[in-house]
Order: sequence, then structure tokens, then C-alpha cells
Amino acid sequence: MRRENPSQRRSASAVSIRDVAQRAGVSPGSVSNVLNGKRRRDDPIGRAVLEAVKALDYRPNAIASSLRRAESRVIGLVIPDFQNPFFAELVAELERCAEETGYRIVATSSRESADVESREIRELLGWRVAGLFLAPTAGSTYGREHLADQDVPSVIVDRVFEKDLIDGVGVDNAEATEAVMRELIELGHRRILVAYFDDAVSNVAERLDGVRRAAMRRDGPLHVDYLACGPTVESALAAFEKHFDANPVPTAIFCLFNTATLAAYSITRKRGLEAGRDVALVGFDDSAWLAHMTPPIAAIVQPVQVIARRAWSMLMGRIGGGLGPARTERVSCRFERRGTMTPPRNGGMEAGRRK
Amino acid sequence: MRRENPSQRRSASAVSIRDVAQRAGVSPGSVSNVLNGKRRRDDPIGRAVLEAVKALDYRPNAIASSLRRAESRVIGLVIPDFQNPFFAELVAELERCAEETGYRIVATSSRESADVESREIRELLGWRVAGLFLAPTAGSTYGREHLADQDVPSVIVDRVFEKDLIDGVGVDNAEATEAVMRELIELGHRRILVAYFDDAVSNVAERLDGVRRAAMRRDGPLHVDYLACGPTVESALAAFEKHFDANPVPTAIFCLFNTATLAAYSITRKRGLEAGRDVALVGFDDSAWLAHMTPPIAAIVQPVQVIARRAWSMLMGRIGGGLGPARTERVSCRFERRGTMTPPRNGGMEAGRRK
DNA sequence: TTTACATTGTAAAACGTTTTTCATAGCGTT
DNA sequence: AACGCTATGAAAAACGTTTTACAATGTAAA
Repeated sequence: MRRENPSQRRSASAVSIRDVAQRAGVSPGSVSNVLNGKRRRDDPIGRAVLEAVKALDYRPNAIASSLRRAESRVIGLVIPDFQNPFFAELVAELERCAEETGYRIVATSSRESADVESREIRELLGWRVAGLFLAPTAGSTYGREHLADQDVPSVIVDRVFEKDLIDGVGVDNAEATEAVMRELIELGHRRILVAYFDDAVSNVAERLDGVRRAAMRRDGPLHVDYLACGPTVESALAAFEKHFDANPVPTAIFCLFNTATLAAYSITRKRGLEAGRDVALVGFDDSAWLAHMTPPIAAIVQPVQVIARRAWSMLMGRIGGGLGPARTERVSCRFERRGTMTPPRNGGMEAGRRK
Repeated sequence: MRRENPSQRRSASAVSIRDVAQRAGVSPGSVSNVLNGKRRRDDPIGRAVLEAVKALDYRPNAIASSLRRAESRVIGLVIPDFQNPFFAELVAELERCAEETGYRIVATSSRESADVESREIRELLGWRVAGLFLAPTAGSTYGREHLADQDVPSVIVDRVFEKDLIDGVGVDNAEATEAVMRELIELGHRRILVAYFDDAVSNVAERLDGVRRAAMRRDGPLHVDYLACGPTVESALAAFEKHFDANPVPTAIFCLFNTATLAAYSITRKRGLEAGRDVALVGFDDSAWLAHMTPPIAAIVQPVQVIARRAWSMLMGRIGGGLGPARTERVSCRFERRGTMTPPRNGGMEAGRRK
């Protein structure tokens, strides 16, 4: 006696495969076979099953199914922040990949906290996801989490380390920033302000490396200031304010992450400087608004869709049983010069300290 | 004989509660009790269990657990688009609510397709989520999906209908746009361009209603143009271009959704108009960049966090067994006037047709 | 010392599927 | 008609957990 009082069956979802089988006058196994296409649907039994399914509004319990099959078509994704457009696009693209392959993405964010990150990973592993994408936050210890047990295939995205024990896909941060820096120097800039976020994040560190490499190649006079901005526009604004108050105005500003670009644009205008005329401005990471300013703001564009697709195929390779040592793949950035990649106004001489 | 060759046990996650029980010399039930806090952990048995858990790196199978408990602590969320900052913030805030309550959010996007939406809903119901948040896309038929079976508590977010069969939380779209329109008229604007997205989306329709209400209250001369822009910045730009080519320049532009605001800002500058001086500009929905333009751009700000919290508590109420008819709650928007909420340049006379 | 009762932990059932096993029937061949 | 083979679908096992039922033990009261 499974359900003593049928009238108190409160929800349609309480309909199980046995109820369907009973109504169709067949065994649960046959119902399962019909529904999974292992049996023709156009004979008496198949039709009876489909009729019963519709009549009872049967909805298979994915949890039970998943438990029995011992394999899920779910891929976990842990990103630092949904509000970062880069990650938002990454989620969107990975969802598209998943849809094409019959998988589904379960996305969660670590809110830039290593603790939350490891909790989320643990949780996803508990759900026996088939694979895992991770964009590690600063101070992440993901190594210990699920490197130890290589059981679930994983791919690190965006914030990769060069020699890692896990597969990864990132962009060629150092090459991109080095090229931009060299171009700025070439244009005549001698006082460049480089705004970065936090060099505990691997990709930011790489971007800084690229900048330093370009600076070292130059043997003439060159002054590069490095300014640590916080994570938000507000913190970056404050950092810029403080820097501008105490230092000569740079002829070029190079922002190594997206919120700083907005802060730089804001602060320069507030101080009467126009980007593209009085000061060159370049940002790492594109945003919709950048291209619509006058003049449009130059930016290093990360090909998010390419990154997502590469990461997806790497993960699929591992899920499919692909062996071999961990690889780190690099995708090239595109540089959109736009209107703020300009020479210094006075031809390369340092601008005087602004009053 | 459950596992004939222990050395071929390929992954740590294949450790089950029985393995732990065996190693600890207790029954599986006891292990479960220790792990779920139904039994003290600081006696011989408790310690033995914890030791075995650690030694075997046991990770409970959430799927099996969920199946047996027949209740999950998972809340589904279907939004149209991760790249829309409004929804990105919504996800972030709901995640925070979930974390505080011991739930977890599984977020998926419908990519503005009613088909995908209903597929995602079906899928989430298959996973027996404890509740569901939905921001319906245009042409959504969610009613038939899971209204029929009221088994899983649901809350519609953002794009609510006034008299719905499901709970909902939205903003007072009509009131907000009506107030702004009246303010614009008050300032002397007589030729106003209203850019909207798609009135098949309920909240856009409400915003249009508010605009129309304000226009009807005014009995003097007033010209309001309604411009259907597409979903993207590019489509909005094209629509604006076409409109500007064929019509007199408005003294104010009111954008009813966020991508249009960027397009309007872009196009006006491109045509030599400066927002806040030559033309007033107001957007519905705030974005980070708006406040950092010079002058900063006025916007109706939706209190996303408040919306999320209200929606969360509504859903929790239903999950907790709360009965009663469906309610639709409204949250008030805040209007940030900023620098582009200005009177028309020539005091309210229509600007001539620009050549 | 017996009885009643609470405590403890094991054994077994249950959750809803999928898969394996097995019995039966149908068919063709000799 | 006897035999072997295939096809079919019902029955049962399995997935890994939680919960229920129950037996055994200990404790307190009579």
C-alpha cells in the first residue's frame, strides 16, 4: 500500500513511473524503455504508455534517473561574479555549448571569496556533475579541492596558471599588454599610468608582466606608474584621485581591468582632460559603452566566445576519456584601437603638473 | 560482491556510505546520523565515523540523498539573459538570499526564447526544485507549464502581470514613467521621443502606459513619438538613425530600457547634440557607466536588491506552506535626476528640423 | 528480582528510476 | 513433433542515501 488515500495526492509530480505502468497495464521497465526510445512507440504498448503519461501528466524524476544511471549531463561552473560582463558572456556562451551537446550548465558564483568558492565546488561535486569549469578567485585553493581526486574532469577558465595540474584556457595576457605598451611608447608616451586590480589574480599578474617587459625593452627615458585600484569603480576612482593629486599627469592611462577603465574615463573628464586628446586611454576588456563614447575608447578585447568554445571542447575531451598531461591553452586577444589610442599632445614631452 | 577489484576503483567519489560504515565498524545508518548531526560526534562511534570519512575522502552523494529525502534545497531561476545587468544583479542577490537560508540557486537563461524557457522550466521541475523564480520572456506561456500543477511554488520576477495566477514581484513601471514624463512636460518639453523595446514584454507595456497616461493629462500641445527599438544597442541605433532622419529633433529622449539609453547617448553625440544641454535624456534602468558621463545621465533606478528580497520571502512563504490567492507586489523605483534632466534649450519651443 | 521504560545501533525498507535476469511465447528448421 | 533460436516483456536488482522498525541493552522504579 503505497498511497492509502489517492485524493490526498497533492501534486501531479507525485506521479511515478509505477503509476504510469499500472495505468498502461505494463511493467515499469517497459515504460522506461518507451520513454527513452529503446522501444518502438507505435505499437499497442508504446501507445498505451504515451497515453498514460499524458493522462497522468507524468514527469520523470531526474534525480532518481540520475542516481540509477550514475552519470549526469550536468556541468558545473563557478565564476567569481555574475555582474562582470566578461563572466556573464562566458556563462551565456557555455550555456549555448551545453545546449548543443545535450548537457546543461549549473552556474554559481563565488563572489570573489575563496571560501565560498571551495564550498561551491564541494557542493557541485556532491551533485556528481560530469565536469567542472572554474574561474578561480584570488587566493583560491582549488588545487586541494579536486586536484587530489582527479575523478571529475575540470577546466580552469580565464585565470589560468601556466604550469598547472588542471587543464586551462586563458588569453595571452602578457603578449597583449606588452604589445599595447610598446605601441604607446612608439607613439611617444613617456609617462604612463598603469591601473591594475590585484596581482593575486593570475591574469592580472600576467598583464603586469607584459607591461613590465615592454617597459624594460625601452632604454630611453620612460616613467611608468603602477596603481593598485580596488575591485569596484568607486575604489578605482579613489585611487586615481589620490594618485592625480600627488603626481604629474600621465600622457597615457592603461587600465588592466574593466571597472578601472570607467573610473579613468570619469576622472580624466572631471579633471578637464579629454581622453583621445589630452590623454591616451586603453582598457583591458571591452564593454558595450566603450565603443559608443566620443571618441570611442580603445580596448583589448577578449574573445569570450572563443575561450568558451575551447574550454568546452577541452572538457568534453576529458569527459570522453581523453588522457595525457594537463594543458594550458592560450587564445589571442584583439586590440581595438578606436579613438583614444593617440600620441601625447605635446609630442612626447612630459605634461606639467596640473594645478 | 559489490566491487570485485578494489584497485580498479578509479575515483574517490565512488566511496559510498557503506564503505565508510564498514571501515568504521558501524552501520550505514549510524554514519548517516553522525553526518547529519542527529548523533553526537564526540564518542567512540562518532569519532570512528569521522575518521573513516576523512581517511576515505568520503563525499556524500547529494543525488541519492535528495532522492531519499524527497525534498531539495534547490531553487530554480530562469532569466532571459545573463548579460543584462539587471538580471545579473538579480542572480547575485538571490544567491545571497539562498546562501543565508541554506538553499542554493540554479540559474539558467532562456535567451529570450519562449521555447527555451519552457524547456528549462520543465527540466528544473524534473529536478524537483523546491521553488522557482521566473522572469518570463516575450510570448512566454509559463501559465500552462506549471500553473496547472501548483505543486512547485513559483514567483514571477520583474515581468509580472497585474492579475496573475502566480505570485509576482515587479516595480511600479507605470507610476515611474508617468512621473518622469510629467516632470519632462513640466520642464517645458513638448516634443519627446520615447524609445521602447517590445510591448509584448509586460513591464515595457506598463512603462508605455505610464507615458501615455502622462501625455493624456496634458491638454496643451504635446508631441510624443514612440520608437520601437530592437533588443540590442545596434538595433536601437538603427531605429534612432531612421527616426532622426525623418523627424524633427526632439527636445527630450526617454528610453524605456537600458540598451536604448546607450544608443540614444551615442546617436545624439554623433549628431552634434549634447545630452543635458541640447536634449534631455532619461533612461529606465541604471548602469554603471551612466553616472560617470559628463554630465551624468538621469535614470530610473530599479531597486534590484529589494526586488530580490521581496521575491525571496514570497517564495519562502509559499514553500513554508503559505496559502491564499496569488499576489503581485510592486516595489517603487527611485529616480536619479542627475545632469541630463534639463529644460529644453530654447525654453520649450520646438527645435527645428536639423539638417 | 521483576517490570517498565528509555536508549542505542543494526537491519531492512524506501525513494523512483534503469538495467539485468529470466521465463515465456513465437517462429523456423530439421 | 522435437529442437533451437530470437524476441518480448515482466520481475527483480541495483544506484546511495535516509528513515523506520526492531532487537538488545541498560537503567530506574516497584
